[in-house]
Amino acid sequence: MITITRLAKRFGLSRTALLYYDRIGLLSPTVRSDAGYRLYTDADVERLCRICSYRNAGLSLDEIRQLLKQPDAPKEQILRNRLRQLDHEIGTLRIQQRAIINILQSLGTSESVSAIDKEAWVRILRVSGLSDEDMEVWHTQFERDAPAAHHAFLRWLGIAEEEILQIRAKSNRNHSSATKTHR
Amino acid sequence: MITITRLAKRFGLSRTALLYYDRIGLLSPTVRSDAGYRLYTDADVERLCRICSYRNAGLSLDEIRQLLKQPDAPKEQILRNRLRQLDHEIGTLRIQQRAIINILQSLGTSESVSAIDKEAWVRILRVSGLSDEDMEVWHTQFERDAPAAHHAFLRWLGIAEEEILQIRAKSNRNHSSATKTHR
DNA sequence: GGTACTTTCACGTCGCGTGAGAGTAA
DNA sequence: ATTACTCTCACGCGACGTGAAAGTAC
Repeated sequence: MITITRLAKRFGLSRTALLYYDRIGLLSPTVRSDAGYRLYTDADVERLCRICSYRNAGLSLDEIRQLLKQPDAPKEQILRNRLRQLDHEIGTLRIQQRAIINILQSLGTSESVSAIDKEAWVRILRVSGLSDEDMEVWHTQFERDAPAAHHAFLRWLGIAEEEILQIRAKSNRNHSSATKTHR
Repeated sequence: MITITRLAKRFGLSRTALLYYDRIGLLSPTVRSDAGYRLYTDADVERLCRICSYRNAGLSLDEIRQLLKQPDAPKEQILRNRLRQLDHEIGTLRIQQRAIINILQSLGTSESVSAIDKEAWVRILRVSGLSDEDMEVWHTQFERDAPAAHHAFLRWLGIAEEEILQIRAKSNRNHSSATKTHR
């Protein structure tokens, strides 16, 4: 049995957020005091716990409600959807970064912008001691271990979608031929 | 002289967006027809052009208004602010990705999730032929060439903020000592 | 006369924040 | 009596979308 502000503080939320969760029926305290004060039980606290973990994943309150309603049916589906959505959002923000950098450069800016692109990245790897062939190995390994992350990383470097697909296709060819020769 | 829907289509916007821009005084057509139809002149079109380029950078309509009002005073400031803000937003989304992956894994998911973390990254670099020392060089060079990107990348790997700062501090020490010995 | 435009107005979205006015707990 | 809580209700944000009711262009 805990009052609203205390609960909010415990979870690093605001009181009004909890009021809102009650209003939309996401988390309504099971008990009210005589004066009408919200009193959250242990079960409510636990529910909030799960709500927070989903909020940390950036899910909407509506999606969270669905996840808590169902026993465990399409959880994975929803989470994977959000994962793809996040990939897309990050890509959008990266594009925005490039847009700003373009504007700044066309503005003839004084200081350098220090955003990394393909050339800068290759230079860093080369200084670290990688040859062109090593970099192919790097791509191949990256593609094998974490294809989605590989894609996201290349997009992060500002490489066009088309070229990304080419690079990944090549990495996959390297990989399959490598496994073939091993057999 | 172009009507609203035509202009919207030309720029890939919605008619209501342009109505909204008029309402908030961001882009008001200079001419109205006898019947009160909005008629956008060439100057209006050009203004919309700049608005779009700033929108592509993810700036708020309020910031865009400021950028268009001033001759060219604090443009760079605003753009650099947005750049830092974007870094932060991307970091937040990456954290959300990690959160989802954690949930999926605790859920005992079937297929692998293929998100990259510190260990996976180190493994890839090692397979490509980098020693521990080479990786230090890599950090140092990354920090020198693109400190902000270095930070963003480490966050992308899901490394805690504290450790990131340690790594970067070390890289900076390496860098300064390297330049010292060169003199 | 049909239909494809246009106008203004008001209300909905999402996740809360911000008061206002009134009651309650320690 | 003071102070620190609590309640409900209503309105605000940002960037539009979605009708509704009425007028206009072709």
